[in-house]
Amino acid sequence: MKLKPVDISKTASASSIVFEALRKAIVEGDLEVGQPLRQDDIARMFNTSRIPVREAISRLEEQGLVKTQRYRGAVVSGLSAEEAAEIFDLRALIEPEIIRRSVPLMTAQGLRRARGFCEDFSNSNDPMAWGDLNRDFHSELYAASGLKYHLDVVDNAMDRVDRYLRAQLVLSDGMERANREHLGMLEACEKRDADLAAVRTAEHIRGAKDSLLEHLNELGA
Amino acid sequence: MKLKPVDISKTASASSIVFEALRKAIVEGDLEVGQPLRQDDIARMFNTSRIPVREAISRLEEQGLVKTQRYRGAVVSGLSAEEAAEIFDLRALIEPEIIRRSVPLMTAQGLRRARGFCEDFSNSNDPMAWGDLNRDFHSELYAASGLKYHLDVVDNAMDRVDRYLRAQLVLSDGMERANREHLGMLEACEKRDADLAAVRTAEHIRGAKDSLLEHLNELGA
DNA sequence: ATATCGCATATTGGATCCAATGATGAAGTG
DNA sequence: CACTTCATCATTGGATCCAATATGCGATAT
Repeated sequence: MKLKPVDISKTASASSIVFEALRKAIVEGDLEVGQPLRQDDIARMFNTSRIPVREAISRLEEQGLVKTQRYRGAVVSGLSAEEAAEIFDLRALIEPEIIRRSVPLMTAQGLRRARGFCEDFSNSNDPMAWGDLNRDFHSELYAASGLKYHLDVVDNAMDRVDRYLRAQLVLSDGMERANREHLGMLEACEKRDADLAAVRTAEHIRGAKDSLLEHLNELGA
Repeated sequence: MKLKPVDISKTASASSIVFEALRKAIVEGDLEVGQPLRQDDIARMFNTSRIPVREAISRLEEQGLVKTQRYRGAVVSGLSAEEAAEIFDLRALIEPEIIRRSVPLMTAQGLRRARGFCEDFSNSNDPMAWGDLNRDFHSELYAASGLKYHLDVVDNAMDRVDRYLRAQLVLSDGMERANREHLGMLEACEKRDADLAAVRTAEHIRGAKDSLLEHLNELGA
């Protein structure tokens, strides 16, 4: 008898499913900033009651993705230019350090996967996929560090600016430059030059920040 | 007619009250690591139903303060030595940058308040108060930066290691050295030397980390 | 004696119901 | 016509109830 072992205790609860779905929708910009989240509507969409929905919303609020006012409900929270800039600053502080500590631990497989994401990224013509591949690439490079807490913090930071990042990739030469900078980061990692990888990561993030801030007015945030 | 304006929309809901109470109890170590959180018991303690309790627990999990398993409930989560070390590393990365950007914006009042916390800290003989005053001092120095997102991240990091920090302050010369280093940080701020303040903050945090790790075995984590 | 099965109990996840509050709009008043 | 008032409705927060799962103990078979 051969059965693939599945940890049933980790099967998702209704509230987790709702949480993940809402998180994804907010992060990717499918839900507009300021849009109210009606518990009843969401509950109907997922064929469940409002209880799991409320739990999901309270978790989203804890992550800063929505803002709720008592008896008035939750709305998708956006970012001012200053707040977005601050989050990029934090990323520019943390991510270089993560990659510095990651480089010595990277495996050949990991580097291959990263290169794969990088190539997919540059070959893809689907703007919707860019955001995902961009994150996959970054995550792959950081994963070897084993710095779980750092990665959590970065994940939340990425979540908050993700929708703006996507918009920025589409604008002007965002995509082209991101790809060039990714190759630079990857090259440094392959050369096992941790400091260079860190420097290039910092430049990459600061570049994205500057480019985003230039366009944030046009994006109307 | 003079009435102090109170924003009623911000009055706490039951779930917020439970959340804050549990958070405080966990952070300060009143609830032991691994201890299960029974929804019924907590609901009775707060004279409420399990609904707000469940919301509070799900928020605590989102903050990483508890771990839940489906149908098995939540337990207070602890840290391995490696995890604690990682969190201190992150603090040592972020907090110096915060204080560097805070120093030019600090007001005389802010510096006075910081000095007040520092003095209270050194004068207090109550180990239970040390943890609070330590945090008050750090928060005061960071507040002027206006870096809300950075402060959120640091707050969560502090929450996670708070109980270990408190234990470490009590041990050996932890308290004495913390006080000496606080004075050094404060002095740098008063001299408006942002770089020096940053360096001293980094040293302070790394020192706390090293001291903590030395004793973590004795603390049995 | 030990291991396994099965039932009773404890506990959590979710559904439904009720209460409290905010929004909306129509009617009345100056 | 603008402004207030008040009733109605929509929506959220919380309580109670039910279902699903885990845990613990005792009976039973080997």
